[in-house]
Amino acid sequence: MPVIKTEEFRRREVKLARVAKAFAHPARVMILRELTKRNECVCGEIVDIVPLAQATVSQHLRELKEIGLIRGEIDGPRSCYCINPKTVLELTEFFEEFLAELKTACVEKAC
Amino acid sequence: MPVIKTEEFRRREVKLARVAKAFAHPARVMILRELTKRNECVCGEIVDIVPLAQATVSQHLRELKEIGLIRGEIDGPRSCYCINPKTVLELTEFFEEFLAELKTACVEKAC
DNA sequence: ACCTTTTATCGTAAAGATACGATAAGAAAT
DNA sequence: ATTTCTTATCGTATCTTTACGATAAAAGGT
Repeated sequence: MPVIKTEEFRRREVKLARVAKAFAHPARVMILRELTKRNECVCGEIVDIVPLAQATVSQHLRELKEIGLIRGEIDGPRSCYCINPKTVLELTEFFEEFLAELKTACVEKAC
Repeated sequence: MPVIKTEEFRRREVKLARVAKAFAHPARVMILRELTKRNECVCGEIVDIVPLAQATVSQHLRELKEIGLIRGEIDGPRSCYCINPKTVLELTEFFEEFLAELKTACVEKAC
């Protein structure tokens, strides 16, 4: 019998996937962890830490910036990146909700 | 000055990225959510729900299986997929730890 | 004005992910 | 045994990601 599929994915699933993707590379995880460790904005030290070429690091920084997890002021020769606390809180909480749902469902039933 | 970069990413970062990747597609999020909703193992209904071709769904199922989030018994003509509670708990908690770290760091400092 | 330093962007190569049709394979039903 | 149903796998096209070198751009120091 021809089952009616969902024509599209739901907004929530698409958003969850987009957030997950931001975390889906070691370099981006590293950058996020490094930026949260420091109080002030870090100017360029990230490139020195991440084991990748400068251009590649810049690319990853852009991706994190695009989703809003970090902010970057292009301040002349050196730019200034820092965590964007507002978005980090919003997105992590959003994702944690999803993880919590998975978890509680798993605790309840033994499949 | 020539800064010594980390030669490689750390294990934790690689693992975090791998887990995130599992969640980084709407189809996989949908599958996980669908499987946690049900008590029993679901045989094939997933293909009817996810808005993608059967072959593609099968591919996503394999990925989720590879990382251990779901289990699949190839039971003759119909296979039986279900959540793997043990791994789900382990990986979600692992990931939640990372998210919690980000969060607390953001709450503490106003960057 | 010129050099240096820092970082973004461009161009591009290579790898990986995604998607689907076609086909195989396995079991049950007839 | 043949047909039917279900799902995995193969082959393949296309898109995306990742990575890096080269270059541009922007500001400060000399």
